Amino acid sequence: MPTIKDVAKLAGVSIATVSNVLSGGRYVSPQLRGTVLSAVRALGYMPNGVAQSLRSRRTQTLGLIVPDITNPFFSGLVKAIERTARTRGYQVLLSSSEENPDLELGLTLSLASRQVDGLIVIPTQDSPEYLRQLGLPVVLLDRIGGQDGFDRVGVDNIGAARQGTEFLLSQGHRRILLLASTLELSNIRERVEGYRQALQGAHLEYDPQLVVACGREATSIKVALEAVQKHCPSALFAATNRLSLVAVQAIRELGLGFPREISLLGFDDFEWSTLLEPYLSTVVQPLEALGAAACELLLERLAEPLRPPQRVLLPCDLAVRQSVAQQKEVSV
Amino acid sequence: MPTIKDVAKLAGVSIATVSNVLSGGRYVSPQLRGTVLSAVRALGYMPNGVAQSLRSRRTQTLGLIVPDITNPFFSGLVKAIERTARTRGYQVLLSSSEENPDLELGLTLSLASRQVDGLIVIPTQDSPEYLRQLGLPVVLLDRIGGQDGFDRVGVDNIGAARQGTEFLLSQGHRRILLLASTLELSNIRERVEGYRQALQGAHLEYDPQLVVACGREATSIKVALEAVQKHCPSALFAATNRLSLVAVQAIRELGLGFPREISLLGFDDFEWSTLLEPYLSTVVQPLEALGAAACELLLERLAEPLRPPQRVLLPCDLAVRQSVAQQKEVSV
DNA sequence: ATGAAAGCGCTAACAT
DNA sequence: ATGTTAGCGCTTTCAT
Repeated sequence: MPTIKDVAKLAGVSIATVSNVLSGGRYVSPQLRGTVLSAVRALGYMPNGVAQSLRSRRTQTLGLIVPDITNPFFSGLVKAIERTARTRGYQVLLSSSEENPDLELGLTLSLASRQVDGLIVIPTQDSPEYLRQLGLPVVLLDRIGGQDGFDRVGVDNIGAARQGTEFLLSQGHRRILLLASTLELSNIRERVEGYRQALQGAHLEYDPQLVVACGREATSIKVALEAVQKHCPSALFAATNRLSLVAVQAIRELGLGFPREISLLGFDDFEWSTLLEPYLSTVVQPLEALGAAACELLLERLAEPLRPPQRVLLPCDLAVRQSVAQQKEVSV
Repeated sequence: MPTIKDVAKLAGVSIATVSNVLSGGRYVSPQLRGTVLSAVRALGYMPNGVAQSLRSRRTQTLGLIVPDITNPFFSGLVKAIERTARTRGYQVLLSSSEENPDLELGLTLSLASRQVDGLIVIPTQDSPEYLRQLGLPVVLLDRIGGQDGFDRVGVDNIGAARQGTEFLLSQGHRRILLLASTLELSNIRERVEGYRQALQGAHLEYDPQLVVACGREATSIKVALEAVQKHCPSALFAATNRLSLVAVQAIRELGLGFPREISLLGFDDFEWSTLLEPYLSTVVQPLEALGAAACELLLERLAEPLRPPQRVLLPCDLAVRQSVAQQKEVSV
C-alpha cells in the first residue's frame, strides 16, 4: 500500500501539500492540485484511516451496543443509525450485549479502547452507572429510564400505553390483561403506568393481578396462558413484540376465537406481523426517527461537548387493524 | 486519558516494560509486573487501540457488508458473525449496502481505508470484481455464485430446493409454482435448478412458466397473484422468506383454503413465521453455522494468506409443519 | 531482564 | 503558497 510519502515523491511536492489537497486543509494552487491528484490516482493511494485517527484524535467511528440484533425492533434501530451515521461520514462498530450486563460493560470498555468518538447504547438494564465514568459521549436509546444526566432518546411509553389501553376501552373491553416481559425495565414499568392511567381515567379499578410479567424466555407462553385462564380477560395488551407472539400462542392453545372471544393489541409494528390473520393492531414505535435522532444527538454532542444533556421523547402511533373486536356484553 | 508513558513514569520503568507486561511480549520479572499493574490500575489506563493498530498494522476489526439488516435472514447471520468475531478478539464494522452495488463499492473502499483486517460481504450481485482488486482478505457469504477465486460460504441451494420440491412431490403435488425474487442472483437460479432436478427425477415435465420472478418490491404480490390465477398450482414454493409473505398475501386475496386448496413451502426459517397458522413448512438454512463459518474462514485466511481459496457449502434442513397438505386428486 | 529509540502514516504548527 | 518537522501512542528492534 502506498503512503502519503510515495504520493509526495511522485508528485514532487511535500507530504503537507498532499495532505492539504486531500483533506482541504489549506489552499493549494490548481496546478499542484492536479499533479497531486494524478499521483494519487496513479498509485491508487488511499489514506490510512488509522494514522489519520491517531493524529487527529478522531476515528469517525461510533460504537453501538444492542441487546439482540435479531429482534426486528432493534434491527430497525440499527438500520436507521447506520444509515444516518454513514451519511454523516461515520462508521459503526456494532456489538451485541445479549442482554448480559457484564458483557455490556466489557464491550463498552473495548469500544472505548478502540477510541470510538461516541457510543449509542440500548442498555440491558436501567441506569448503567459505568457509562458515566467512561469519559466518552454516550447516548442512551430506548431503555432510558433511571437517572438523567445522559443524552437519551426514546418513546413516550406512558402515553403510548395509555393510548393503546384507551383504544381497548373504547371498544368496550373492561378486563384487559397486560402482558409484560419484566418489570425490571423502566420502559415496561412506564407502559404499565400508562395502562393504569387509562383505567383510572375511565374510572375503572386498576387490578395489579391483571399485569403479568411473563419473563423473556420460552416459558413466557405458559405464564401467559395460565394468566388468561385464571383471569378470563376480553382483551390482551402485549407490551413488546415478542409478547405478541406469546399471546398468539396462548390464544391458540386455549382454542379461543380470535378476535371474537379475545382481542389482542400489540406493541411494536413489524413487517412479519402480517403473517397473522386477523391483522394485528399495534402501538407503533417510530423506528427510523428513533435511530436517526439517537445518531444525530450523538453527533451534536460531539460538536458541542459542554451543553446540558438532552432528552428526546418521540410519540407513538396506533395502527388499528383487525385483532381488536368490539366487545358487546360489558362485564360489570 | 493516561498513556503508556504515564504508566511508565508512575511505575518507574520504561514504556517498553509496560507494553510487555500488557501485551505479554517478553518476560518481565514478577516484581516489575506487579508495580506496572498497580500503576495501570491507579491511573485507570487503557491502551489506545488506534496507536496499537498503527504500529502493529492490525486493527482487530472485520468489515461486514449486508444488503439489509432488517431481514431476519441477514440479521441472523450478523448475529452469528458478531459473536464469533467477538470471542476471537475482533470487532465488527457493520455497513448496509441497501442492495445498491455502487453503495457497496463505496462502503468497501471506506472500510479498506479504515484498515479492517478483512471483509465479509453478502454481495448485492454475483461476482463483484472490484473485491479482487482490493488487496484485502474477503469472504463472500450467501450470494456466492459467479466465479471462484474467493473464499466463500453458502448453502447448497440446488440440493435444498430439490429436497423441498421432492417433499412437495411426495405429498402428491404435481403443479408446483416456484416463486422466485429475481433470476439475477445465482442463488435463486440454483434454487430453480434444484426444483427442475426434482421434477426431472420424478419424470415430470419442467415448465418454465411455473417459475415466476416476482421482483423484490411491493408489486411482487400482484405478480404472484396473477401467476397463481393463471396456472392454478396445488402448491407454492417460495424461494425466499420475503416471498413466503408474498405467497400468504396472494393466497388470502384469492380466498383459497390454506393448505387445503393450496399448499405453501417456504425458504428460510424465522421466529416470526409462527404467527402464521397453519404453521409454515420451510427449508431451513443454518444461520448460526453460516455466520460462524464465514468468520472463521476469514480468520483462517488472515493466519494463512497464501492458501488456496476455500468454499464451504452447508446443507439445509427441511422443517415439515402444517402448510403443506396431502394432494389427493393427482392431476394428469 | 530491562531500557533507549526508531518509526507506523498522518496532521498541524511553524517556517519561509 | 508551499515545505519542514514534531509528534499522536504504541510495538519492536537494538543495546546493555
